[in-house]
Amino acid sequence: MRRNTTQRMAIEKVFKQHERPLGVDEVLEYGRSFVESLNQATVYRNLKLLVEDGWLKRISHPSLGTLYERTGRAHHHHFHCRECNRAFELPGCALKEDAAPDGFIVEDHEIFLFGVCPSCSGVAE
Amino acid sequence: MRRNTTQRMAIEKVFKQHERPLGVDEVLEYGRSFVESLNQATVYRNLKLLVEDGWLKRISHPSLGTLYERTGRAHHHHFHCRECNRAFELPGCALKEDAAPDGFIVEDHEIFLFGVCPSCSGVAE
DNA sequence: TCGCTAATGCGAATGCATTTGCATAAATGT
DNA sequence: ACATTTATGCAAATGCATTCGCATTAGCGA
Repeated sequence: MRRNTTQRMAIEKVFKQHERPLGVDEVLEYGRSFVESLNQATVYRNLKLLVEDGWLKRISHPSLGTLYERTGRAHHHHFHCRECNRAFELPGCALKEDAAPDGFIVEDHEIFLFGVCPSCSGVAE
Repeated sequence: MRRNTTQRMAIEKVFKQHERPLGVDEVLEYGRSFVESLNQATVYRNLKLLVEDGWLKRISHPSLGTLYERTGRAHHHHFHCRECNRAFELPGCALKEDAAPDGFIVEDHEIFLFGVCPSCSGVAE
C-alpha cells in the first residue's frame, strides 16, 4: 500500500503554502526547503500520484507549459505575470455569454490573462 | 536573396485556403496536395520564415500544441472541436471588462473554447 | 526493533517536436 | 541555356520534459 513519505508530504505542503498553480521546477525548489534531498524524478512521480488521486489537477499553460494546481477550487482563470513569471489564480469567470457564434457548442473554456501582478506593479508592497 | 519556391507558395496557399489555425502536420498534409514531395523539415523552415516575415503568427494551444495562423486578422479567440480535433477562429472578444481583480494589470489575454463545431454537431451539413 | 517492500535519488533512457548537415534539385540573374 | 547559389529532401542530431532501472533508503505492520 501507499506510504506517507516525507517527500510527498513536503510536496503537498508546498501546494498548501502557495495557493497558485506551480510548475515542476517550482515544486522542486520550494519542496527542497522541506526536504533538502528532494529529487526531480520524485517530484514527477508524486505529482502523477496526486493527480491520479484527484488532489491535484494538471493544466497546460500557453506560455508556462505544464502547471499543477489543487483541485476543489471554484471555477477560475489564470494570470501570468511577465515580471516575476508566476501564475496566479483569478477568482470568478470573465467569459461573456455569447462567446461563440451559433452552431458552436461550447462545453468548456480556458482564459489566460497576461500582464503584471500586484506585487510586481508596486500596487501591493 | 530569397527564392520563391513552389513549396513555400504551396504552404501559403494552404493558409489562404483554410482560414483557421493549422498545426505543422496539417500544413504538411494539405501542402502535399500541391507538392507531393513536400517534406516536414521544409514545412518547419518555411513556417519559421513566414513568422519572421510577419505573415504568420505562432500560437500555443493548451491541447493542440503549436499552431500557426495568418496575421492581420481582427482580434479573435480559438475554438477546439473535440470531434474533428480542428481549431477554429472565433471572431470578436468574449472577455468581460472586469476580468482581473484590482492590482492586476492586464495587458493581453487568450481565450480557448472547447466543444463541438457546427459541422460535427450536425447543425451545419 | 525487525523485516518487508514501496519509495527515493541518481543517472541513463525515452518520446516528442524541432533543427541541422549534406548531397541534390531547382530558382534566378546573366 | 548556363552558372550560381538558395532551398529541398532525407536522415541523423538536438533539446526538452518526462520516465525508467536499479541500488539504496526508509515507512509501516507485526
